[in-house]
Amino acid sequence: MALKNIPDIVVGRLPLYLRALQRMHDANQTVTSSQDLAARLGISAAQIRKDLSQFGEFGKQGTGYDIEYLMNQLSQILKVNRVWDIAVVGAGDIGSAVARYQGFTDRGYRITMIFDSNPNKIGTKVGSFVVQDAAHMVAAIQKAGVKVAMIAVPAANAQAVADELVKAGVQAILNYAPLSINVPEGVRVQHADPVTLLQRMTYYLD
Amino acid sequence: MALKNIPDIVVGRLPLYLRALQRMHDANQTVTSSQDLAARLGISAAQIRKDLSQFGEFGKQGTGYDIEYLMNQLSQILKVNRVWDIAVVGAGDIGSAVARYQGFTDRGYRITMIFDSNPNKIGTKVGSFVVQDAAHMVAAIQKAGVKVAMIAVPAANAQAVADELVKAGVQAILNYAPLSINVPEGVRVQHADPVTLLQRMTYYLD
DNA sequence: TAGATTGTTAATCGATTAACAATC
DNA sequence: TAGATTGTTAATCGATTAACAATC
Repeated sequence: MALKNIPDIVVGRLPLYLRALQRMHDANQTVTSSQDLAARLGISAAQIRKDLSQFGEFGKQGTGYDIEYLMNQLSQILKVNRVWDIAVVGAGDIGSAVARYQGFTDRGYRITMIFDSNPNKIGTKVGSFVVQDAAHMVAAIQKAGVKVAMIAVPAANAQAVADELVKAGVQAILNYAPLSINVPEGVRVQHADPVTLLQRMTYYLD
Repeated sequence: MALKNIPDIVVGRLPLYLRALQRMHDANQTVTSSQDLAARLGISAAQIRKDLSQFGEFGKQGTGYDIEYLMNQLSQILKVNRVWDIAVVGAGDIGSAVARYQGFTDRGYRITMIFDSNPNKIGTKVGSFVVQDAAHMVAAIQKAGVKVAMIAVPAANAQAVADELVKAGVQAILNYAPLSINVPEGVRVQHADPVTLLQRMTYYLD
């Protein structure tokens, strides 16, 4: 499916398109246009058309895009027409919240395990999961073949956890810890530290 | 302080520099260089120097940057040499987690209020806060002069909440709801939906 | 058909990188 | 001094936009 070399910045916009289409679908809308999407997303219509055209011809001149069809195509492209299992590391406030979060359903993901190294937390329940001992993490992830993980441990431990996840075969890491983690070529990382997003905004305030 | 028109993409990297400096400072490192930062961040040394040079001359040829000094400068530029109060809307899993999160301390932010519209939640405690009735939100935010807020409500209510926050005078919104919200010119929004970050990674997996 | 909107091209705009003189 | 690293310039690279023929 991934034909040409698509710029990562384009890949990063596809989830926004898919999300907007899902909202339109929720509202029983059946067709949309690049202009309609543009108005909702604050992205130019030309850019949306250009981005989509990298992957195929999904629209019809004069009428635009069929929402269900485009959702299906984008889901396929983003590989979320299946369900990816996720391992969560860290059963603190953030780890517990994502483990209980209902928002992954129908968007391609499902939490299946949560780990912590604190003996007081191991064995307790978080949502519907029993917190497992981080000492068994690598083996458990390997055995289950999990490829996606979230790091929600303190900054001081995050790089060590990332190293273990890589060793266990994880290929995509969402990192909530407040530092940049380094991983080998071929492993993907996205940073989700809320403070960097806040700082990016307060720059503009007085 | 904001002299020239700095590209937003540059502004967005400053928090990453500040965060890396804080980690180095934690490790008792006192000086760094653009190369040292580059290796940790996966950003080129030339770009780091160029970004910083937009705001002043912070380094010394031959030796690099004094970490404490550069931290102070970046804190000032990002306006986090003060503490911004934050209102959280939504006392579900995500809202409760951020309200309890300890990671804002010393990075320029402090949660001061949390709202929900569910009568079963109003009056209960989340961390050290009592959940307030969302019906009084606009008045409470106005009275306190809060300028920064986080949205952690279901998608269906997020735009209405954003409209209220804007009415209350909020100028920066961190949005955890899974949709793009629209705000007037002059109000900043950052999106923190974890699923869009995950989808951006699974595209590359097989 | 007439109106609307796509997919795509070429032009513009902006961001990144390489290189190096200045200098600590 | 010699070595290292900055700040900055010019060149390169890449992304966005405007425009329009094609066509539903």
